[in-house]
Amino acid sequence: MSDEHEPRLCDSALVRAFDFLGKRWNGIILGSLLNGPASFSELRRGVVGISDSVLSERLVELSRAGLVTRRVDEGPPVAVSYTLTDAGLGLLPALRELTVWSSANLPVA
Amino acid sequence: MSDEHEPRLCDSALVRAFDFLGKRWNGIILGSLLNGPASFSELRRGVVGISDSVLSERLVELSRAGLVTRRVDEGPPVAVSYTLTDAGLGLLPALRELTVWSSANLPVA
DNA sequence: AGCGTTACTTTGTTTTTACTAGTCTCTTTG
DNA sequence: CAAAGAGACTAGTAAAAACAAAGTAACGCT
Repeated sequence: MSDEHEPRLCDSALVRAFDFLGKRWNGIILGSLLNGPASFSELRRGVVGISDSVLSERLVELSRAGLVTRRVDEGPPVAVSYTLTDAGLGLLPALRELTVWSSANLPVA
Repeated sequence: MSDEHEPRLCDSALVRAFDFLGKRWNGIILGSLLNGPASFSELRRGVVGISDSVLSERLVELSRAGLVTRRVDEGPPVAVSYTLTDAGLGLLPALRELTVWSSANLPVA
C-alpha cells in the first residue's frame, strides 16, 4: 500500500489566504483601501451593497488579522480612519493580477 | 456642488472577481484544479472540510461561469472529471501571487 | 450476496450574513 | 438655543448559505 494517490490538495498558504478572501466583502474592502485610507462612511459608500453591521464586523476582523489599522483622531469631531498595514498593502500585486484576469475572463454583465 | 468627493470605489473588475472568489470554497476548488483534472471524490478529499452538497453546487456554478468543464467518460465504470477551462487557468498568476502573499503575511496558526 | 466506491441529491439543522432600527456624539442651520 | 444631520457604530431579528447525515443508483471485488 505505498500508492497513496496524493489527494489534489490545494496549497495550504492559499487555503489560509481564502480564509479571508473567501468571505464575502473582505476582498472588496481591501481593494477599496488600496486607494488610500478611508473612513467608515466612505467605505460604506465605496463598497456598494454592504450593510453597516457587516462592514463594522469585517473591519474588526481585518484589524485583528493585522491587515488594516483603525486610527482614531479625537477631533473634537472624532474621526476614525482605516488604513492598510504593510501586510495589507502586500496584497496589491495579487489584486492587480485578479483585476487583469477578471477583465479578460469575466463578462461585464 | 462640483466637489463630488469620489467614493473610494473598488475597481469594478475586482468586484466581479470577488463575486466568485468571495464565496466560500470557490478559490480553493479552483486552486485544487490547478494541479490538473480531478474527479468529484478527489476534490472532496482535496478541499478539506467541504460538504458534498456544497461541492456539487459550486461545481455547477463554476461550470456555468465557464471556469471549469465537466467531462463524463461513459466507462462502463462511468467517470466524471473536472478540468479548468482556459479562463480558469488564467487565474494561475493571481493565485500564485496570493500564495506568496499568504506565506509572507498570514501566520500559519 | 454483501461490502465498498463513485457521484451525486435530499432533508433537516446550524451557522452566516443581511437588513432595519436605534444609540450617542458632535456639527451645522435657522 | 433647538432641531436636523452626519459619522460611527450596536442590537435584534430575518433570510440565506453551509453542514452533516442519509438515500439513490450503477458498478467492482471477493
